[in-house]
Amino acid sequence: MREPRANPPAGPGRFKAGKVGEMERALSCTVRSAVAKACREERLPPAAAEAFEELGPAHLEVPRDRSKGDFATTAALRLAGPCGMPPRRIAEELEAGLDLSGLPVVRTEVAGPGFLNFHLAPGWLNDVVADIRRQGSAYGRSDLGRGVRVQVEFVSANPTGPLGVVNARAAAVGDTLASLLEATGFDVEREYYINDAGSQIDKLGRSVEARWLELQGLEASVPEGGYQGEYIIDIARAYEAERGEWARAADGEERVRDMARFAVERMVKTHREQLAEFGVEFDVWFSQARLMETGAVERTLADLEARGHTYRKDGAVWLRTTAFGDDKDRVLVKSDGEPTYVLPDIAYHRDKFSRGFRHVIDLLGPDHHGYVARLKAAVQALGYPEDALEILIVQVVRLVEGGRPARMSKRRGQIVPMEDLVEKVGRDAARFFFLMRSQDSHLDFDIDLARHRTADNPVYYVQYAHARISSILRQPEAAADVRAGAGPDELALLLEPSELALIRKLADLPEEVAGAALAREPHRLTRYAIELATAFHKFYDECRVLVDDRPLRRARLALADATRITLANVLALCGVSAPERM
RNA sequence: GCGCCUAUAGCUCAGUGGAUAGAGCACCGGCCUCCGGAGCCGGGAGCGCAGGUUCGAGUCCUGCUAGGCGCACCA
Repeated sequence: MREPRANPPAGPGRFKAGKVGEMERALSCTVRSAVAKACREERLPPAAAEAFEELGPAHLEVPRDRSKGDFATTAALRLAGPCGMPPRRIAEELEAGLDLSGLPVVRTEVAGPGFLNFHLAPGWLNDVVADIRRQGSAYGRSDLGRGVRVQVEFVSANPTGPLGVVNARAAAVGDTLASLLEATGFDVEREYYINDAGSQIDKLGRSVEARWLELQGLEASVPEGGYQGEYIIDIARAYEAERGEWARAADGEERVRDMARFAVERMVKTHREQLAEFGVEFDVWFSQARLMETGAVERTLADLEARGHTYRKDGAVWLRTTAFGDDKDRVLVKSDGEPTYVLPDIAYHRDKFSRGFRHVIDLLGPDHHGYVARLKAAVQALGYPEDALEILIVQVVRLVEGGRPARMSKRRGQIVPMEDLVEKVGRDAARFFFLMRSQDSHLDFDIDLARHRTADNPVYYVQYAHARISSILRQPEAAADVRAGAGPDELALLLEPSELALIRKLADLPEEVAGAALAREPHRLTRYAIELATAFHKFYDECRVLVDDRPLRRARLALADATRITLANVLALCGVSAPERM
């Protein structure tokens, strides 16, 4: 038996998840038989069967223009080369040999350069409405991940200052990516790495000390490269209240260490609270300082040396990262005997894999992309496969307000605090907007739009659809029929174009979830949510739900309810609320 | 100088090698005897440039141009 892959392929080469995927599988089988048959009957050369096998499921697709059919195969186009025949000829041969028994196919046709299109009976998907209502909050999940353990590490902001908007973006993206992977059947842990060791922490301690001395009325200034923000003064004040007496009697260096420890604790606590407020909870908060206490750095260095990937030059210890694709070798231990920042990070990743994760995903900020090659090289030097570590870059956020880039805080320091943004636009809008763009592209965050409580704001547009459905389901005359549900005969009554389009959209959820998870593209979810809401609004506009005709009313109520469930599930993955009233 | 990312509609962005390249915003014009009008319908224009691979390229490869970011025995 083949081992489940830690990161199955995202693109063609696999069947889709859900009901649509089942139909793809069935049609693919049919096409395959048709190829085999044509070969047996020598209407196609033997090479065709072989070439077809290499294609895998990729030959089946859903035409962009649905009027062309519900599915299409490009097999004939792809076999044209190997067969040495015109594609349309091949398509005709395949069509002639199709065995469609047991399939809801009403028509096939050869079209364009050699597509073979399948038109299905209009109601072929209607029973997903009942499926969705049965599955409830589980609808959309699949088991492609087979329980493989995956870690997603994200945010991991330095505990030396407040969280910025990029951290907020990373929080939204990382959390939703983790949720997507869970929904696709992976065993996921969310981890936050606390950089609570090293020279930055020392600087933090010295910055607090300077402010604290100033509070005593003494002459002092924040050291070169120290932290200037006003929050340092807040920390110094809090420190004075709790530890002031001790500090005045303490030795200078010991005091700096104590202040650093105090500041880190306080900072991390604030970060944790803000993230929780934002709907993001981590399974593990991993301390660099504690890792280093265990001797992990030394063991990692010894491991790398034992594996023969290090050498000495100019009094320093180097790691031969160029052997694994980096553009230059990296220093692990400086000539003064101190480790560089890389070594603890390598030790950290070694620790991750030693905890049993088959696949590790890091979300890094835009300033770290130069760092990807060396980290991936180091992981390989430790003997792990090249794709065991996956690094995604979360790009910068530019806030736009009043049509121009905004500066939201008068606080000193460059970053705009996450707090201010969330306070301004709300958690739902912030999370949704962060998910509207691919994480590796720069994001213009339109604050005015995010605050609109109207349809031009996508998050309200989607939430409104949910509230509107909830309102219908609340109607007194609906109650009994919502409970009764709709059987196959009733669901078969759903044949209006807007009903069929809505059902088709509902049926796409499992594949949207799996696709977004495997491609690491959480932004697809928001797009899907908007499309689903659009399909619903269109249905609502064209079809009255609470009609007198009882069977039809039951069917439409079931459809509305299935839409409500699907919207709620998508929004849950996004970390956005699904209100019943607005 | 080297490396990474980006280049699609006026703006912000989607677009898994397939048929006539999509959405939102902005702009203009329609639709409320009815389940929430926070809704629906209609209206324009576009793949930076030049080659290449392919039956087929916005998508893959090379070069160029223009933006963004990164290049330490700093973290």
